[in-house]
Amino acid sequence: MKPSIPKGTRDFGPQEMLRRKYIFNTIEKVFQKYGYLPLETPAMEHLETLTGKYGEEGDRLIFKVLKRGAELERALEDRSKGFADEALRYDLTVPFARYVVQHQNDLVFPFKRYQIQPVWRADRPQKGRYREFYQCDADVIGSTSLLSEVELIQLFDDVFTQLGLKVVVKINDRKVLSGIAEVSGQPEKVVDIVTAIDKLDKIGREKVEEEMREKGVSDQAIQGIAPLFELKGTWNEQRVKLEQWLAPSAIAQQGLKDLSFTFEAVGQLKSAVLEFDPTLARGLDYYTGAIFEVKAAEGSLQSSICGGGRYDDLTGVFGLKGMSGVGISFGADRIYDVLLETGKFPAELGGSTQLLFANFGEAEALHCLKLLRQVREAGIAAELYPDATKLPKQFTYAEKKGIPYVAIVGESELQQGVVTLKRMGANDKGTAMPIEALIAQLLQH
RNA sequence: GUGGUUGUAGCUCAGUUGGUUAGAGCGCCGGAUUGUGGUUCCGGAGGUCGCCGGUUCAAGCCCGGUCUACCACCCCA
Repeated sequence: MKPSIPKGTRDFGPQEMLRRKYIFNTIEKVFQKYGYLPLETPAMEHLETLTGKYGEEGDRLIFKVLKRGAELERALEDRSKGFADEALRYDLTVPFARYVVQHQNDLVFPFKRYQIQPVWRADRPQKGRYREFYQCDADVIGSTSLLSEVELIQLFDDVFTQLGLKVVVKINDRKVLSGIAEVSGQPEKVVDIVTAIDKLDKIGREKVEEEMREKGVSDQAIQGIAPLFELKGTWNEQRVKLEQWLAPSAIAQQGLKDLSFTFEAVGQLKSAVLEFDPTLARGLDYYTGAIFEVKAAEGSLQSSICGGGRYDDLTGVFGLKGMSGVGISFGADRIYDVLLETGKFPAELGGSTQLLFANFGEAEALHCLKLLRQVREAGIAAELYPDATKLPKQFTYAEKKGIPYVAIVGESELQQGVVTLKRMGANDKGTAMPIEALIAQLLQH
């Protein structure tokens, strides 16, 4: 049979893994620096834990796991209860909420956790869109303070500064969006109105209005939303107009106040530009306050590389009320694509061998084994070529693996108790020296 | 989930209106060079033309299905 892997999944080769680990390590270090603690949850959750949390569209994309054995036989006879009982996790936020409720008595609130694990979606794959991909989440739950929003924005900035990537952090507040629906006269149509205006920059004003009409939003309400399309400029400029327009809505005023606080408190950022975007909506049903989205300001990838937002009652469905939380999620796979395209990965990523001992035969190899130990104890990544093949082949091996130094220990070196050190790429035959000198030289790099 | 494009050597791609034994470049392996790779020269291996079926005297080429990657919706990291 022909070897292959499921649609939308990928293997990650050594070169790719070094780069992926660089991203994960960078993000993880920043998470820890901001006081978040690690958490892992199972790949599978009960199906009912996940269904109904991501909206109608989201439910369709959940990867369901078939019942097994006798359970499956029963399900085939009585179809009323469905064929699946478990499901692969769709994101890290809902499993986190489940965890918080389940372990509420053991946790210290506000609880700050980070989680770096794969998630699965039964989506149709495209570029930058996979069925299995990694999310790197940080959430704080058990506090309504806007300081958390501020901290998370600064965390975005910190990570992308370390990765050397310029980004735009877009922010909006669901309360403002609710206010817009309220003022338009059809508050019950929030979701339809919001998902339509989310597409504004993509399809334009006319199509947005058309979509709202199709969803049953009245012409009068659509007219009421018109001021939204006129908004432009900085946050402070837009705020003034929004305050006037949305004056009748108490909830919108609260949203605007929260945004003002956040903008003010965030202060100067290094790599990110914080931008208010009144058309930013995001699909997930559970967001209630601030919502975030990050896009790369460099490269050609137009889709978002991070998302996030505040959810007031995610734990409610699991039986724990009044637990507000806010979180963000880094899309590692998309960040990878952007860094690769823009050439932002460091040229040398640790983990690869620094020194290769060429193999000249059994006696020499056994001697090299001792030298290897010394070199490794000094903290230098080194290896011995396993076969006594001819030198050109061993050199080619070093070149392909990107090993910068080759140690040559043949008959004459063995007798003199030295090692010939050759730098790859250098146009010479190398220099003979004692092993101690070799170690000292390599440690300088 | 809807509609569309694609698939030929490890990689990038040629392949005429359907016509004998499917090609090139790069890479790989061997030799020139048994202690010095990256240059050069010489030689070699490697293909069920994505898979299954159909039309035809004859299919890499036409038709149907299927899988994959990709594109547009939908949605999203």
